Amino acid sequence: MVEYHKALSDKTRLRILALLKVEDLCVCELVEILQISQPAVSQHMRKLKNAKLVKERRSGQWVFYSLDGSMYPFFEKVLQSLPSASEEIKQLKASGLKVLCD
Amino acid sequence: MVEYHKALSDKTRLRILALLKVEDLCVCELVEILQISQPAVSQHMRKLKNAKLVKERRSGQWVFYSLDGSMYPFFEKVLQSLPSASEEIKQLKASGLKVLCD
DNA sequence: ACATTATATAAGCGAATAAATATATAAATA
DNA sequence: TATTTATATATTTATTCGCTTATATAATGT
Repeated sequence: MVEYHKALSDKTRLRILALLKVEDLCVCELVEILQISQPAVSQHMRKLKNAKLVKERRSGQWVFYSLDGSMYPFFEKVLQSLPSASEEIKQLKASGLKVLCD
Repeated sequence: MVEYHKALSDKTRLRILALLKVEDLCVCELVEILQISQPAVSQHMRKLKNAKLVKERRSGQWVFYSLDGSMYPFFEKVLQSLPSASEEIKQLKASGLKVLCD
């Protein structure tokens, strides 16, 4: 319970979850959108993964992350209350940096 | 949203909320149950209050805290998933340290 | 007014956390 | 096999957090 809330008590991780609500993303796409270093993204994803809020799936050289959190009955409502990030995903696609292989 | 989750990402504060689910408590009662210093309890209560998860009410020399959190649609479910603390309250009463003035 | 009890705030210390830099692993491709 | 691209881990440093001790404020009672 503590680990779950720790995972969500960071601005960047809440933003990552809002982005994953739109669609699955790989690390390099998150680096592009969030404008932080790749190791920083990886460490955030590890925390979210340890808290069982995301799942990872490898596709070729990329690792895609998707929302999970099915074990927390309130997580769904938390996700709903996050602001929409569809605009940021749109900009990623417009910039031509969306990974297409998936 | 970050502040809300930070407030809940501590074992002691989750325990305090579980205790308040049973009934309103004042600081000195929490000190007795939790076996930590009075300033430590006050500091936890300030964080919970800043996150709008508890309300305070003065009654004579005591300050009683009660659950709030009405602005978070998921908080109710989080509370439900906390373990029952009624046994600890029962022990407090048995020890004669329950504040009765209220 | 003074002493007692309850609570809050401030300062300081050790532990946990976040982020950057450097390095390692893994897959794809020439 | 060597190189490039993507991701993970390790290390270091700076910040944050929780707790304690000390002090301040507030209410009660003598």
